[in-house]
Amino acid sequence: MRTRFAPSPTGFLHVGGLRTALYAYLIAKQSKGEFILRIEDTDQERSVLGATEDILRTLHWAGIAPDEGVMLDQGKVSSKGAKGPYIQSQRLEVYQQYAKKLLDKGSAYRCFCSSERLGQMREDQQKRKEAPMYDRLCCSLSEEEVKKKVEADEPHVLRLKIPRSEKITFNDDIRGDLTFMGHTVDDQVLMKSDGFPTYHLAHVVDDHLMDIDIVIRGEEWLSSLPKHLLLFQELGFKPPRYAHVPLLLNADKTKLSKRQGDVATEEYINKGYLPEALVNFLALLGWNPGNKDEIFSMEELIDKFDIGRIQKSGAIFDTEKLDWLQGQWIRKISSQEFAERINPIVTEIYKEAESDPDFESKAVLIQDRLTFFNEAAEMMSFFYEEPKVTKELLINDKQKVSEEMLPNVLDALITTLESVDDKDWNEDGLKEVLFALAKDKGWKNGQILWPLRATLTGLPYSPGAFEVATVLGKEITLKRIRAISI
RNA sequence: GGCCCCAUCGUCUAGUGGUUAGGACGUCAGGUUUUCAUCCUGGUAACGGGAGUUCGAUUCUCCCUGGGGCUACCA
Repeated sequence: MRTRFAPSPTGFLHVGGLRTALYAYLIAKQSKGEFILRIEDTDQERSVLGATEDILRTLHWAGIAPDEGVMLDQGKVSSKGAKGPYIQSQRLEVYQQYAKKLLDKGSAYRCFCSSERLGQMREDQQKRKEAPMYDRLCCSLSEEEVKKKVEADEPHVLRLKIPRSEKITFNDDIRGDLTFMGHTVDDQVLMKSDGFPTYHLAHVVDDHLMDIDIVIRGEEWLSSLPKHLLLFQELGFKPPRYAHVPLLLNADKTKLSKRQGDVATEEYINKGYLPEALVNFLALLGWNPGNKDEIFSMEELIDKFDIGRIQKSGAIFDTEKLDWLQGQWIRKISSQEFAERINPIVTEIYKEAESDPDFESKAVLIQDRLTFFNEAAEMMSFFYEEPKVTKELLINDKQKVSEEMLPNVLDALITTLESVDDKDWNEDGLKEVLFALAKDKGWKNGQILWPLRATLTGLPYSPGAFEVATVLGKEITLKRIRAISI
């Protein structure tokens, strides 16, 4: 199966676009086919320099690599494949050729109407509560008149002549049978006066020439489908299969947009989301495997994805579950890899972390408690700087740690910990002596463990006292307890 | 306004004529012999409305309502 993703280089990759690309990629990979990337830059005004690189880079981040078409080669935009060029602005003569064919066989006609007239016409139609549609004024131009205008170089566009009496039916892979009446479809512009094709012509020509089997695109294209179908018919092409995926929505159920949250994939990358988490999340927004499974790697998605299980209705882009998935994926990372990944982040603030031989054992303590890598430095602060311990932190009502008892507890901790052999300085060994201490003194475990943990970390929340003391070692542990003066 | 699409917990969803309407996220409660996080257990919470078909509708049909998309020489 050959599928494609065809973004316009007008800015960053929208998360909805990423999802569409993902679905197309999964279908191609699943069938051992090709995933093609094409750039649709037929709107010169909206094209943004560098946007193609950004989109490609983001796709790469997500683990989606095109097999054919436009791709990144050592950071530079290049392309590969026998059906190129894959950038529409480089295919102008191809579109012109097919446009001429349509014109010659009468499926399209030239329109010389000015945008002013068109605007006025639509306004009038609106007033009359009619559907704004081209009134076919230029259809009644005689061949002679058209010829004269063309020779005079009058700017004009090419419009598709929709057979008004035709009933267009089609089967969408997601939506099932669809029917449109010809008279409700406007005579779409195919070629603009600047010589560029519109999306409609370019889509049909390219997807045919590039042998695309199934077009996966957003639902916003559904109402343009009859135009495309007609175009395939008039051009004598076999139409591809179509799958119009539901839209991603804002919390108020409108089409997902800026203003109401982050829609650029880069925002999520910058926030620190793992590609695995975002891909997993996006895959599940509008698709499900039909069982209870929720965690999917790209490979598993390729294996399990099923176009028949794509949802028909739009899905609100609610990132609560994304955060949960992020946590799931963070915890799946091996402790070694986790340490390697957060080391540069921690090193930025605590230089000594870079060459710390115990870094991994420290990192392990926070792996289960963070959601984003950039939280690491703060969470590991007490390993690299002396904690600032306040009396308020040490005293804890819930743990029944009172100001009065604190000196006794700290003294007892010092005496007890001093007596621990180096070989017993580990979690189990410490547990044994400290629980015994509590029992001996008639204290609750929390009454000695809370002050100990707070003393060592200076934080209200942190890894546990035993873990921290073990990693810190006897010397530093005792030093920190002794430093407390109440 | 016109055309098209859609409709199950707050959110993502399972369900295809007979179910105590299931799961996940969130949230709430409890537990994991110290905190937070993790993890575990439990609770909370939904078929938009009306006809019809049927012995029986969340499920099929129609209407309504609601929501959305499109309605450019943008994609």
